[in-house]
Amino acid sequence: MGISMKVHQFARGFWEHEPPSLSLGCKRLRPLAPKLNTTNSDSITPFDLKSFIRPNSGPRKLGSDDDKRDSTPQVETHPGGTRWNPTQEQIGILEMLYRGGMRTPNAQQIEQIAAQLGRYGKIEGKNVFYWFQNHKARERQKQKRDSLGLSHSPRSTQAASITTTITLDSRGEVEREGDSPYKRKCRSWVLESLELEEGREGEGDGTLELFPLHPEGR
Amino acid sequence: MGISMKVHQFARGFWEHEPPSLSLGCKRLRPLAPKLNTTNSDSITPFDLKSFIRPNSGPRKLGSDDDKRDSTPQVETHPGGTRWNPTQEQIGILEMLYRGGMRTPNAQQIEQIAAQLGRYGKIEGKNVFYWFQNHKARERQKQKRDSLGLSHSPRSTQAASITTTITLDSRGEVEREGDSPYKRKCRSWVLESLELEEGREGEGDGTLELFPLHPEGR
DNA sequence: GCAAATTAATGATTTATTCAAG
DNA sequence: CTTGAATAAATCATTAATTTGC
Repeated sequence: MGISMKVHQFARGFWEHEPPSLSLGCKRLRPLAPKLNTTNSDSITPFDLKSFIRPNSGPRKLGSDDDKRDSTPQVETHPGGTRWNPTQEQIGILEMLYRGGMRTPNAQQIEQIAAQLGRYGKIEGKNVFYWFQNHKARERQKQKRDSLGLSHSPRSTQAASITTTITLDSRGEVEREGDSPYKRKCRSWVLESLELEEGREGEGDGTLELFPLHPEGR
Repeated sequence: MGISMKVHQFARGFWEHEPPSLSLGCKRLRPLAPKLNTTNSDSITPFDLKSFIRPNSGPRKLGSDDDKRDSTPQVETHPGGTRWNPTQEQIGILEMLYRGGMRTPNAQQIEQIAAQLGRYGKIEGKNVFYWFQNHKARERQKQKRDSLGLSHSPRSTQAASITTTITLDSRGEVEREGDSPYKRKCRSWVLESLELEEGREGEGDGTLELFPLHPEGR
């Protein structure tokens, strides 16, 4: 298969750094972390997909050197844990903000919210981001379900008053949950939360495989 | 017009003297809540949103039409930036990587790719991220269209061979791991790309509007 | 009463759509 | 029209809560 090629073939010294330490990619070591093509170095075929594709050579999950647990199939335990587990306070605040009208906070706001929520427990900006995304989506679903299941019952909801208040806040745009003709605001997201230190690298030699591949498929 | 309500207005009385358990408890039905090993529930600091609030000198967004872009987190428009305009080299490399099998690079990889591509022109990590997202999606569409359109005249055999080859590395078929539990790789995303102006921010006392409005709904 | 098995929620990712710059 | 950017919908995966069998 001619396709793959070593990166350096194209770009000389492009990614001269190391590939390993994937575990790093996952801050929280999630138990299972399949892939890890590190085993490559196979030789000829640069890129060797086999290594990606289910590296059967080593059922060794998590090739990373990190061997903290492994033999103890215990519940994750301690550090870092896995996913964010919000405290009541955090949730309360987030809901307050949500009810207040916040739906898609921008980066700056997320930063601040996270910073504040951090007082109640570990949290990162992305958690806040995801929370809003999920909450918004799920409220929407719920509402849809309810509207179907129940005839439109007059929703007096005091939320209305709040809404009103908030409505004032910016250029009268506040969409009221579903009537806005989809106006998009540009919000830039996407980025890393884990601190990738770009510092390192530099010495690699250039054979690094940059193709980790991830059969995410579905 | 603007005004924008201040969070603390809500917060007042909400958090200052109220045990979160009350209103919070009812809201989010996290099925019961045992946790709380932290036990700090009593010591909760009142979340002082004021700290978030930045000296918004910027009620600017509202009244004057003069600025829609600059400091407001509204439409992106970074300072002097429009959108990323990839150079030939950048695209060439990205495509190479794509063909090589890369579909969803993780944060670390993105950083590195961006760093390298930066040699050919301005670029940010998010551009790389988006590029892969879009390219992947569009290749998929194209393929779908073609498969339909070509069904009539299946004369291209070479497509088959290519497919075979490619099947190994890119296209969505890659995952073959029948037995591998395949856990999702941990990809951490979400973060700011635009530089949140860490600049000002510090004086925090003003009142950042936490409810910026975001008409994005649909 | 407790711990494995089940179920309900919900955090985290990926995919599909949509918008708009050029 | 092409495609960078962004959001929403759909999924996946993991943990909390509940149920069940002893």
